[in-house]
Amino acid sequence: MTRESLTTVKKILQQAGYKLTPQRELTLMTLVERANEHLSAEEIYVLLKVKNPDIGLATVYRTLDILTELGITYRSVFDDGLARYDLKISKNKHAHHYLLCLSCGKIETISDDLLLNVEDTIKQKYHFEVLDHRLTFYGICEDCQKNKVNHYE
Amino acid sequence: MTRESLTTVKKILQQAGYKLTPQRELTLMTLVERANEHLSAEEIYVLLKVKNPDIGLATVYRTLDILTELGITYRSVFDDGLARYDLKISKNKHAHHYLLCLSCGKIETISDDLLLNVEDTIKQKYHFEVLDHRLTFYGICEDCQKNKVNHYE
DNA sequence: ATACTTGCAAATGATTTGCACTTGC
DNA sequence: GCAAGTGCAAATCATTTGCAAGTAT
Repeated sequence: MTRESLTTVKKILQQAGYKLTPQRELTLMTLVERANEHLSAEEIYVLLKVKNPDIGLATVYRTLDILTELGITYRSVFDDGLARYDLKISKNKHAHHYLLCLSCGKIETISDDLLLNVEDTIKQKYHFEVLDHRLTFYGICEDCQKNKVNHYE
Repeated sequence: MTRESLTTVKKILQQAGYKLTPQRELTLMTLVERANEHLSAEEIYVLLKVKNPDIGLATVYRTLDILTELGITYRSVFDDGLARYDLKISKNKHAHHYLLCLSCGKIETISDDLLLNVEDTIKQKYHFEVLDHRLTFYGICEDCQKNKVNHYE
């Protein structure tokens, strides 16, 4: 998702019958600025609050619901039970691979599509039609290995 | 996890300094009976309630926390935000692969370890030390494909 | 003009916690 | 006997919803 495609996304919203309110524009802009940061609704709310103190948390939830429904964002629930939202990157439909560091908590996205062979196996062996996937690796990131500041063990 | 290993698990509990209460025994037995059903705390609570009406939901949560801390169960949060618990299958440490049907909601576990090559790639390319992983495929299961009862589309 | 949106506050649902009572070791 | 464990009710935290007032088209 590039800055240029913001206009496209706005059109998608309007064509689906949604109004283009300042709150929705601001949310989209913030998501573009903070791409790949896996922000929670609360975190997005705080960022929006800085730019427009009158925004409400419920509106943020409602906007993120719409964006997810329209396929503009992805919603992922990690093991802390919090939903996190990311812009869908149109060029790379299956980029839902995460490296979650058990020491510092950082969540990194990797864009390689590593599972094409695996999806074929699933289809053949289980006759399951794969539409999407989510893959998370739990471990220790490079920084924490170097720093030996491992809060996990 | 087999029925025989129940005794082993009880020993692990006790060696960790936890008392072997009827509530904890009953929870373990139920988890063995219902292996691979991805039960939520609430669902487990209902099952236990049948056998012992005096059990409390908070105790179920506390027991599941302990079991997860000791590595006896796994805790997975799917996109509905509910935590679900499964016995760890010692013979197959990396069996966290799920097929989640978007039509009927069924969650199937597959035991193949499909990601050994992928984990090697992660280590080499990102210098990330992989300790565990979770992989979920979203799609349409065989039954729903046959029945054409697809509530998703 | 009016149907869609908003912010707020109250409701919900899963999970956690405080506490007085009970029990395994 | 006593620290650890329990059930219950109240508290918490993320998310949702009802509603009167506001706004994009």
